[in-house]
Amino acid sequence: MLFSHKILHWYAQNKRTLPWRTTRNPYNIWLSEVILQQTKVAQGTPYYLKFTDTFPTIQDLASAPQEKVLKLWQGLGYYSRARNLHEAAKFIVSNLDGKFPESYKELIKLKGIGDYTASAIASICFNAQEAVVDGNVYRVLSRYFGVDIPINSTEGVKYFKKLAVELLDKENTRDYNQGIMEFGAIQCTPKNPDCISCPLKNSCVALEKNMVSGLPIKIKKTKIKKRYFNYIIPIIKDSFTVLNQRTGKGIWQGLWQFPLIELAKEASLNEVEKEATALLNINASLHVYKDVAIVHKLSHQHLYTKFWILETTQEIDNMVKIEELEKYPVPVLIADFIKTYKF
DNA sequence: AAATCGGGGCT
DNA sequence: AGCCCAGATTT
Repeated sequence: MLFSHKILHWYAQNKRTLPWRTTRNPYNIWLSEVILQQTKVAQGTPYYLKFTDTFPTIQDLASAPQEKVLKLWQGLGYYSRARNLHEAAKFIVSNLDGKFPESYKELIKLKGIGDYTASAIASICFNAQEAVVDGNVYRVLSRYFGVDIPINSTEGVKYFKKLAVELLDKENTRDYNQGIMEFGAIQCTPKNPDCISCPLKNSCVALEKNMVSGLPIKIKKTKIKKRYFNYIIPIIKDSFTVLNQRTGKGIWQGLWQFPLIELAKEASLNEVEKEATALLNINASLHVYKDVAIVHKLSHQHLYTKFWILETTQEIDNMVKIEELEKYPVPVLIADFIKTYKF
């Protein structure tokens, strides 16, 4: 049997019931695909439901303030996805008369839509003959064909895309694409795949050569940097605090946070007080919230973070009511503090 | 070609 | 501690 037919057959019997599998509306499929970029189904699903509930149409999303979009995205990470999603929605409504593009060529022009997402939307919504290559596809193909080219090398990206194009089912690309991804997620898993019960076990090169656990090959990532964050938590007249929006480059663009003092290493009370006095232009007397730094781990950085409480009656720029803290989109690190600390 | 961008779950 | 996740974009 053809590889694509084996996948289609497996998919018909094993596919999960998922909220975005009941529609071919490109707006809904687009939402699901962007939410699921580098994100597991279990983590993304509640966000898909929130977004489709809050913004049923692309017009609803386009007309929302960015603040509201980011707040709904809070906790999901990779916040450029939310900003690009919002920008693309506004573009489609304003410049394309609200009509969603239907071809790979047009889809990939939109912000936040790359090769994978353009192929996914074109095939799932319109059954276009476009091959998706996500993490699942890399794993399935590298194992089944015994390919040891690194999947994140230039050669690997090209090689696996070509292979995926050759393999795809031209009659039912829609289900084939979803099928090979689902197969990777359920059957051909990264760790401890169930090869004994696999429908492809008789023709899998990696299984034959006992290479399953060693594939796919991936070039190792760069090392993690340590950063030292000191957040100043002003408590002004028992009812106000201060938030600033992160702008420019780097992490958490567009999200809000307390006044931040970043230093080269963990600092003493005196040093942080000195910096806080300069930053906020008031005479700062601090006490630390927790003596041991909280380590917030991101993909490329570990943030060693301390929160310092500053009680004062003086007014400071960018004051916000403490009761309104919950309205602002904030990083998980800040959300966890707000939840834990009793203002 | 390499670095950057989050957060969570599993081993 | 390291790896992976329905990747895209910037440097």
